[in-house]
Amino acid sequence: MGCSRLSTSGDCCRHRAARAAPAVTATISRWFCPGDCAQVMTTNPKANKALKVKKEAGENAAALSDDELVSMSVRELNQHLRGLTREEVVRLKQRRRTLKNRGYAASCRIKRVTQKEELERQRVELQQEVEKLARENSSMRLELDALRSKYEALQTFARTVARGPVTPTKVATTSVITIVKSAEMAASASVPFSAAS
Amino acid sequence: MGCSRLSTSGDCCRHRAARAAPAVTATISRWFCPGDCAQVMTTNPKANKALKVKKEAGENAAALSDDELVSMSVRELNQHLRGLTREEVVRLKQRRRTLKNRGYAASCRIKRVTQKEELERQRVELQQEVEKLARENSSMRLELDALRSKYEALQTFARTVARGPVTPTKVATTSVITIVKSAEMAASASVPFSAAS
DNA sequence: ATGATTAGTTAGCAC
DNA sequence: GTGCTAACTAATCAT
Repeated sequence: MGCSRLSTSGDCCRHRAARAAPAVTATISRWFCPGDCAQVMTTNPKANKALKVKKEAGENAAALSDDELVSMSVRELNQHLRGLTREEVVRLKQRRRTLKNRGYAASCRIKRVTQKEELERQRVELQQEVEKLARENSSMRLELDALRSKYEALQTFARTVARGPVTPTKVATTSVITIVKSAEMAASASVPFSAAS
Repeated sequence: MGCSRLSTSGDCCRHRAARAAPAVTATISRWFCPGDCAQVMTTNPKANKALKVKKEAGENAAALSDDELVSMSVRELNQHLRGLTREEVVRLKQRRRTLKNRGYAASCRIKRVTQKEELERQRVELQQEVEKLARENSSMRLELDALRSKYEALQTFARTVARGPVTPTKVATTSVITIVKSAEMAASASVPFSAAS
């Protein structure tokens, strides 16, 4: 009905075998395997022989199914083409081309959907990564602020202590302070500051 | 050529007016304005009158252009439909429907492309955000480590000072030696501990 | 009726 | 020739 054609193409109009099912991939894979066509009928000498006999004896080639025609190799196709009218040959080749195109269109759509899903997946992944880094970031910022406060408090305390006991031995204290200046960056473990207790 | 049709539809086959140009939007917008059809011929009583006269005097409606037909309101369409064969009416309506569908398909494609571009844009944006946060993160980590070291050095010093003045001279010297030992790896930095000044 | 979406068809490009 | 894709048509669904 819908897709009547008058032009060069043959008789491969089947327009919508299963529309209700949204399971595109499953429906497609029955008659189109991207990257690996010609896997069913590629090697079946018996069938070819039988068809040959039929051709010689009767009218012409046994009407090839879409699946067979589309998955056939060029060599096999040529075998089936023997003894056919010029017009028949053209029509069959055109039908094959149309069927192939049907498959290409399907795989094109699948590819499109797949790429879109991939993009959405990456977006989710990146969003999660952003959240994770943001969390790390803010907790580190808190830690940094806290440590800065502690440091300043300790600094104040140290100044106080260092200045207070000045009376007993003045020179000794000064020496200690000088050495500490060059030891600012020293790395050491997690010893809590318990001097005040 | 390609799109010969035998079925119910009319004569609206123009298949590909400008294929070479990838400027889809521009090409489309000439005959399809999403969300705002019927903006050109919607109010033009003169044209309608002229057509009416023609219809009464001559054969039938002056062949409507695709643009006119697709952007016409239903009421205008009905006016153009007067005096036409049942079959002609059906054909014209079908042609209108087909033209509309052509527009819908076009806007559907545009939407698809737009959404994909949007996803890609978001991906780039998120990747940049991740990089920015990661940079902030690592610099903060460095800062934190540095501050921790400074803090611990100061802590050690403070302990020494706080304990040191208990026994004026002797213990103070011992403390100095201890500090130097833990400061072997130290790289002296900018912030001076200027308590002594 | 209108609009959106899907599958199939065709044209045309690239290899 | 093969594969891919844009544009188009028709079918179908939703409003």
